Amino acid sequence: MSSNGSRRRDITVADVAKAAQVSKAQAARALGNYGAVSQDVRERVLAAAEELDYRPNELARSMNTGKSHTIGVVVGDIENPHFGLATRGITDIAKKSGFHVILINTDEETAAEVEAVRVLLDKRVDGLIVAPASSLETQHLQQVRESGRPLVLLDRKAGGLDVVTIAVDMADISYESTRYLLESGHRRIAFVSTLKTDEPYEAGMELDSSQISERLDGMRRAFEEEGLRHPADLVRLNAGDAESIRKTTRELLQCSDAATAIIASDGLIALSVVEAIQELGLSIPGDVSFLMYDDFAWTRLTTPPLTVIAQPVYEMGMAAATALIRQIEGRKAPTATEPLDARLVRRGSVSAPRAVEIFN
Amino acid sequence: MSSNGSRRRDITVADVAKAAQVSKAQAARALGNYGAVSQDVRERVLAAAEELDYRPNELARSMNTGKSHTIGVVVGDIENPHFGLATRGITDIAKKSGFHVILINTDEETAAEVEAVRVLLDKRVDGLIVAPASSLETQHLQQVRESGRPLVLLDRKAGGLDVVTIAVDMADISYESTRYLLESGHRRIAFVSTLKTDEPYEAGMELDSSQISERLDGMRRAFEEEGLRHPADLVRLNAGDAESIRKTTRELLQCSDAATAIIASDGLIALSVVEAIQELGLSIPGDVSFLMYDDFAWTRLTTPPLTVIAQPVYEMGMAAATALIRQIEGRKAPTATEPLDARLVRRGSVSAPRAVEIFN
DNA sequence: CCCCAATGTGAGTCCGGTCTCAATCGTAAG
DNA sequence: CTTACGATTGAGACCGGACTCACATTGGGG
Repeated sequence: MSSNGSRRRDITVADVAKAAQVSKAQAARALGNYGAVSQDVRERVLAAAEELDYRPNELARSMNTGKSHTIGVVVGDIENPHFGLATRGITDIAKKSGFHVILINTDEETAAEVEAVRVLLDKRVDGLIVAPASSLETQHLQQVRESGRPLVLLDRKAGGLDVVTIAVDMADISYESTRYLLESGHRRIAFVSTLKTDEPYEAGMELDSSQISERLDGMRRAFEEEGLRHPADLVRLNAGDAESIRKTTRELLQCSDAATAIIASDGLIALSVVEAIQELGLSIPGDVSFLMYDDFAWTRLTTPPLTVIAQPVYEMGMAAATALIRQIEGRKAPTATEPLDARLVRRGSVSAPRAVEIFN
Repeated sequence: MSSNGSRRRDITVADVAKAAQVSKAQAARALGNYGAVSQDVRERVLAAAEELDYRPNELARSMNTGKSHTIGVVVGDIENPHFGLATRGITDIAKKSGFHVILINTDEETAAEVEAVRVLLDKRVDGLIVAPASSLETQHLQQVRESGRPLVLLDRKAGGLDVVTIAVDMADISYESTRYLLESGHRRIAFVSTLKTDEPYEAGMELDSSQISERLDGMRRAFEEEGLRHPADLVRLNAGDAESIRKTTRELLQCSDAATAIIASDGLIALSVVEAIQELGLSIPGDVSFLMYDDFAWTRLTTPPLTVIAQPVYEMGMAAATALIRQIEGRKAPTATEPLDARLVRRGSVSAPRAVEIFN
């Protein structure tokens, strides 16, 4: 409404104070709503602020309150719907509590994660939510703890760190899912994940990701309970881009002693695996059974609809943000949250293998 | 390595200066890498900083440089893969240039957007990328301009604002797609969008979204070129949650004079529309043809694979960030970017309608 | 009618950096 | 041997708020 031209310097409390003919301290009190201010002064200051279109500088405010009302979120890839949904959960809770979110992608590279954490700490975020790329390399997370700022882990645990972690227990659901496949008659069950490792998978090898470890543990347990050996040759890590995943899928299905069921470790992998299966002219579940982690809407639209392991991703995001903000604001008491469980949603992509070999 | 306990106060330049036995100014110069510093002093300061594990306070730095190296990104919903992908494009470019991203969701509410812009301005971001919820209510965007901070619009244009806007031209691709449907024999072509309006759609009504306006304009033009009237009763706006979209779909397909083709305005809508079609026991494209905006990987996995209007979403995110950062760093010269075009990807979800009525 | 407490107020410090400016140091030119 | 000019250096202002502290004012109780 006021006919001011383009302004160069921002309006500050000092400007407002001058306009309202009071001291800077009084103007700050009236605007910041603290301390003792007379009705008269308050009105004059507020009017002046309105007139000048005063906006507080949050940077300056943060500087001497020590609170930035900003939390850092470090995820592997925001393009991955899994993180998209989790992030939505985080931002929804954050907004409700007056916090904002700085988002950084790491592409699951620990180096990028280290850098991200460092930068966020430098920016003086009030707390961090990290989906750690590695459960083993965690010195940088340890540093967050030492800095005194709250930290919550999402999706994956980190070894030896006393940190609130919001993640579903993968071992049990993996066990359950594997049992389901075993009971359907499958023995050659493949598992495809993007987890990066230096060497191909071998049984008992220590893995960077608690998630994947737990999933493999669950599978192994299910096999062993049946007196069977979990086929380590069908565990394929290091799945990269879409093309490499398709290649992996072809290998799994075209070798002698091929896989009769494939478990995809996340939605992105699932897309490429299913695509490759279709390209090979094979049918699900007639030629190969399929199971995937995460339940996205599109999994119901394929023919047949896909059997999935549904995780409460949005809720996990909310829980992580809630836990973090509680730490930021109050005492550390994490107050046991309700357990977040994954569940097997049986739709149509699993059936008995073409040639059932119960004894192998 | 150093065996320090948990530290309460952060290390500052003053601390480093004291440890290195130089003045604060010299320490700052050595650390900030500016001004003239002797080799001797530089080494002592750097050693002290290393020893104390000094980390600069970016807040303080931002305060007197005026640059926060942070950009604000305001989108409708990060959970929507469209924005997830665009955000990825933005963050990739931002990271490459040393910028970070504060992300805010608006749920396509203008009120939330106004608030988001205000907060980001208060936090002194260096620039803003906004996917405006409304192309008409743009006073808050005007304020951004007046604040002197760079602004780039994503996805949608905003009326009367002289702002760099990264969006594909929807009129042409919509025209082309509609022609395709018309040539396939369709006349009853429905369009479903989440755009909120106060009243049901009528021909010629002014819409909040430039995107949707352009799409409807393109449809209308295609119809008129054939001497036909664009059926306004089949334009369904205000599609909300999954259930309401399914309901809308049922209405479109079960009334007398039902739609023979449906165009979904985005991926989220598409999911519910296709689901509803399947629930009705109808087949695509036998009973109803289907076309959607945005090309996601899952659209190739359905039976049949879906015909889509592919937009270079990731590239748009990159272009928006590039344009913004150019404005932040250099002069305003937007240097005409290569045009970002959508294209029709014909897969299997469009065919002739069951009962072809060429003349209606 | 006086004293003390509560409220109101302004000057000035602080947060943690950047940056200006004048003083100091060195050394090569005159 | 003196002078001048560039490289170093330290003191202190400054960014824009929050907050401390000493100093008014005011009013109620004794």
